[in-house]
Amino acid sequence: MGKKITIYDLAKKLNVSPATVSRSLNDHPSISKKTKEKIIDAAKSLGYRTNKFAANLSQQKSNTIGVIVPRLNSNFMSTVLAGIEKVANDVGYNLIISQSLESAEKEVLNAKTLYDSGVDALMISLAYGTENFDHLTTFIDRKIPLLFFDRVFDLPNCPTILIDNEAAGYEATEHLINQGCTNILHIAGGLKRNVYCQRFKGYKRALEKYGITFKEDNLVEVDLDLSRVPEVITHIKESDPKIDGLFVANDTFAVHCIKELKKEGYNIPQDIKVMGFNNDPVSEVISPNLSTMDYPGYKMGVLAGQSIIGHLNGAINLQSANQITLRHTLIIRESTQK
Amino acid sequence: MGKKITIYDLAKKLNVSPATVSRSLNDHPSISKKTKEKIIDAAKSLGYRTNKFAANLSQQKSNTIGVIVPRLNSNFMSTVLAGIEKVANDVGYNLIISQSLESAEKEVLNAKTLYDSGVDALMISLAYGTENFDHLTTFIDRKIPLLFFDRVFDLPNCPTILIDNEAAGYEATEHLINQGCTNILHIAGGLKRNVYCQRFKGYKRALEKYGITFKEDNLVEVDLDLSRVPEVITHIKESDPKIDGLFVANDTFAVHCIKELKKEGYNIPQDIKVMGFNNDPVSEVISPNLSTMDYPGYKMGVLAGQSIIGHLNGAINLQSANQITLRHTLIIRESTQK
DNA sequence: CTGAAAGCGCTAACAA
DNA sequence: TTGTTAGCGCTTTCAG
Repeated sequence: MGKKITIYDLAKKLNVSPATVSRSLNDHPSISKKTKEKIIDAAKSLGYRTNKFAANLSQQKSNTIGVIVPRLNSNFMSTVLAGIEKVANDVGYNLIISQSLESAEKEVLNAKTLYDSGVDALMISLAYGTENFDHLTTFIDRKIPLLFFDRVFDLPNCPTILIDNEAAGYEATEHLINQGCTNILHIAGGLKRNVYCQRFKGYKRALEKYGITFKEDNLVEVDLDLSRVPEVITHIKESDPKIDGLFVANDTFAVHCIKELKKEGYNIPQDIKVMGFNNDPVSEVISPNLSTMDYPGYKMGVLAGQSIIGHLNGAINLQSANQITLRHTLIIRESTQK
Repeated sequence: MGKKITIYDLAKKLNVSPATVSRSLNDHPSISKKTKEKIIDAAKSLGYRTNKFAANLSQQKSNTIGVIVPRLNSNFMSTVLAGIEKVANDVGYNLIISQSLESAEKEVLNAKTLYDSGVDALMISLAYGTENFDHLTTFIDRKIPLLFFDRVFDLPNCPTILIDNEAAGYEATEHLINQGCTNILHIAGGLKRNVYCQRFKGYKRALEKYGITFKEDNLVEVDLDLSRVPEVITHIKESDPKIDGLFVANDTFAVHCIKELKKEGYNIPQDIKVMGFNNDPVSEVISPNLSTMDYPGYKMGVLAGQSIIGHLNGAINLQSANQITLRHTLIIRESTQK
């Protein structure tokens, strides 16, 4: 069933030119309603499908947006992606998604591939280790819109979309302090990335504000892989004076810290109060429920998608919407109760 | 910075024909090592990047694989996708990912778009409601490899990759019975889909095997959206005789049932033993830890990817590997302990 | 081993 | 309103 049928076939069959067919199919205004209908009907009944390769080649655009994320299988990222996919799909854009797996090298490769694939725009959330941005400036040089979300970097004319991680870090820490914590350990992800670096800054600012001196020992920078939980636990057990508050840069890691701490005989929140970050579903499942910072992933995806698509359509003025900051919300649950 | 440079530019610069350039770049055997090197060097230094649109048009293939999943933001699916992405990326294939959001209509649209995008192959996990498969037979008709994973359907010559849901359902139920349950409620997803239908069949077979008669009342078919938890709880509270075992078709839903049941004063596992399905991370976080069925998502993705890519390369004989069944593993935790 | 030239299917500038 | 035609950049057959 089904040879591939082209606009030439249609043209021949209907005794019109290929151009007329093309124009009709693209709803070009200068074609009479009559012929347009005739052609569209014929196209439908013959099962015509436009060949995107040819259209892309001719137009030099692909209706495709590239996305690079650190990993697909995290609740936050897949939620963001769901948002992006939703808006992209609604307006007829395809998404090519690839993951850097937190490797700067793979990120470079991914970017190259997407560039070669002719994506009309690129959205990226950076890997832990990325320090060089040549793989991204390529896009800028070629005027391909580039947008950062969540794990961002300031590159000229590139919109970013994120939350105010510094403020959120501050609020989280302040909350712990208000609950009576005086010796708060902060578990951060890679400090090269804004999200972790800013949360840490917020943490420090809160300490200062409340007259608590920051100790280097109270900062642990890990890659937040769960295999690193034990060393954190050890760190806590060996801390002197005792740690009485824990501010972890993501919920998954926080939850597993709680599990281990409980095994070690700690009472949460009596002995140690714990704050997470992300409002991941697990935060509501752990007992005690984890206090956390709500982080609107889906919305972030939707806005990122709208922003880039708006830009592609020339609708949004890039300058004017160069940074979107989403609202975060402190969510107080059992794990930090006095 | 950077005009787009083509093989013609290279050809001119080096006084060879475009054909020679093309062949060199593709490492065609019939080109002398010398000229090949010369050309490749020049290409590199001039920053040549092949235009995929043109290559695709000329070759009628895209090096792109389409994927349709019910939703991106589920732990299981994003894990599968991570596996697919890994292998696809390793061999230079791009992934275009779209989500049906459990809607048969959107699935049809997605399939059309992917078809039009010229994907070389399609991998799909079906939406709840899909009953008609015309949108997929299109692919088969055009000899575009089609592979089902997890939520599969038997279409001629389409490989499927899944676990033995019937056996897994049986084992889960048998375990509950062995733990003393005699009145087990089964919460199933849409029974149109093999995964839920087969688990249910396994459940029934286990009951029969142990001489327990199945009651229609003990089957609840829901879409497993968490908003449906309350009605399940109500169902449990109103059941007579009392429900003493709960077999839920996925962990997320199971976990939230446990949370609610605890609120209602039930002791888990004393009053009701609960089995989940998936081995989702939350299953280890809930207290009591949830017994579940391990379900190798990442591996499923990897194998699915390898299978389809092997097929695209003509390496794997499709007939011979028409169905891959992965091993599942019963994981016994606290929620079902006697 | 290399070149000439004909597509691949669609778009768009220019003509009519 | 419609047609002609020249690309878009790469691949590939056929000649040399």
